[in-house]
Amino acid sequence: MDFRKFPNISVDCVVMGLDHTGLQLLLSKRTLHMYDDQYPVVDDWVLTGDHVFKSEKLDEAANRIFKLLTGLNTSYYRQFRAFGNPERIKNDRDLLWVKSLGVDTRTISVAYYFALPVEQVKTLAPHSAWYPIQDLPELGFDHREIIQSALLDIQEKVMNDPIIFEFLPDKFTLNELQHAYESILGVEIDNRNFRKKIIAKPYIVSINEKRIGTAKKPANLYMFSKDIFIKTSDKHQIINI
Amino acid sequence: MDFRKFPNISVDCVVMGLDHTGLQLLLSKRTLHMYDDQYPVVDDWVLTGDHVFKSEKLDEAANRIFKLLTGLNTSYYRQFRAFGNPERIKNDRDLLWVKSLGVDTRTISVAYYFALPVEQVKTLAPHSAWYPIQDLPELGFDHREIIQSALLDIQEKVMNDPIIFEFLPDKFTLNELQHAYESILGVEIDNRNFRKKIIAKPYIVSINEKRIGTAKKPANLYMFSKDIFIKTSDKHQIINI
DNA sequence: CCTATTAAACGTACCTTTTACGTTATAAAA
DNA sequence: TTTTATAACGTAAAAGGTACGTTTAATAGG
Repeated sequence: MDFRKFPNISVDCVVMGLDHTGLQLLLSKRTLHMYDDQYPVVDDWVLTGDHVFKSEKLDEAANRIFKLLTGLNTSYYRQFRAFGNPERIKNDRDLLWVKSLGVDTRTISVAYYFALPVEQVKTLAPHSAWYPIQDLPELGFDHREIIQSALLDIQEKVMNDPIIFEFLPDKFTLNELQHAYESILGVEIDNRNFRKKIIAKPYIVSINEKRIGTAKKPANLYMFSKDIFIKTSDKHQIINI
Repeated sequence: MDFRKFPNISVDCVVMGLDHTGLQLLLSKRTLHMYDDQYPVVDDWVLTGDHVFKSEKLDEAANRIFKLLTGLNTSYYRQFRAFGNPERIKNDRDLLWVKSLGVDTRTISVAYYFALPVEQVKTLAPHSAWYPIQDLPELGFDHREIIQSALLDIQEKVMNDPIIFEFLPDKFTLNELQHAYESILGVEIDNRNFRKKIIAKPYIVSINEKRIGTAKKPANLYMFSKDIFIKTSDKHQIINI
């Protein structure tokens, strides 16, 4: 294993988590002191990333970063874009930061996103925190653009593939599923029609349990069966324009 | 402008063309002679690609390659994946080839595809040729995997976005549109239902012209109006699972 | 000139899904 | 026991998809 890093190839991870308040992103605090300990020259937030080892795959680099950040080995993930414009790293803070790391100022970053329920992350890495996607802090590099691109990509995936379940625990209520769609797609859905549509799917399996601990009528729990989904998806009706 | 190239960052272009026989790919012949002029040590086909200039954007590199290949300045294109496994370049032919170019054996390749009608390419670059996607020649590197990945991505795009029209001339018949869908998605479509569905779209505009020079009844020509599409697409019906 | 041929174009009945709502059930809290 | 809010069920109309049969119009060949 060659642990030297490429100075010009990095991986950035957009870790997307869902909880009852909506879609959250897991960000890392970036702080750099030069002159004194009180006023850092760099003090903002970034997507968690790292340069790629000489002997690891891109996917492996992404999962290594994800594990350092969340302590988790597995989650749904997808490489969605590479960012490599020459002026990606141009403002003073970013240049100072890059020089302090000893890597190149022209770096190609391969971007991944990860999708999971926020509650699944038990041990957060130091200097990292969840932020609601509608209320992000000051971000370094072109990371706001990368986040926007990740959001568009996962929205498209959520609309056409059974990816929404990656954001939910194994057992979920119909309303939790609806709120997941509403948070991620940014739409409102009629609850009665939504239930009807979802219950009709063979791969949404009702289990004999209720969501307890709520103030009102307990809701039935359901599970998503990937096996049944694969076996029953004809994917007719393929032209949706 | 800095014309030095990154030795470890390249761009590969999957140029997809459609004609009446189906989907075609534009490939480049790769030949390397070492010992004599008769038996080349490398003699196969590859996707057209190049290493990225130090001062150009990834998109610019892709379009530079596309222009060299086809003579065209514009076409629909999309960056769909980066390929960067350490063992991407491992067999003897690929290693010989890479060494002859003086670039690194571990290279991250950012892959783009382009979509256009075959007829639009008037001047083909030397040592390049169209190949039907079902009948590709021997390919170098991991280019068969890149092509497969490009095909899956564009199929998904064709199903959910008005991308099919990129493969057709401005004016097309309904049957040409149907055959485009059938070639790219690999499905059979009922002609009568297809016509009904397409004609009902406000952005498919009937023009008062016929496709002439055919042996049978001349077909009416239609155009796709991007303006009308954008203005009329509610994109309701967003959950397609 | 007439007929055969075939792509192009039109039509219809039926089924499924979506949409826009109104209504009922149930558990906990007041 | 009543109130309250979520959960769950229901219905009619509209829209869209499916599976076919039929008609039209141009050329080619006798």
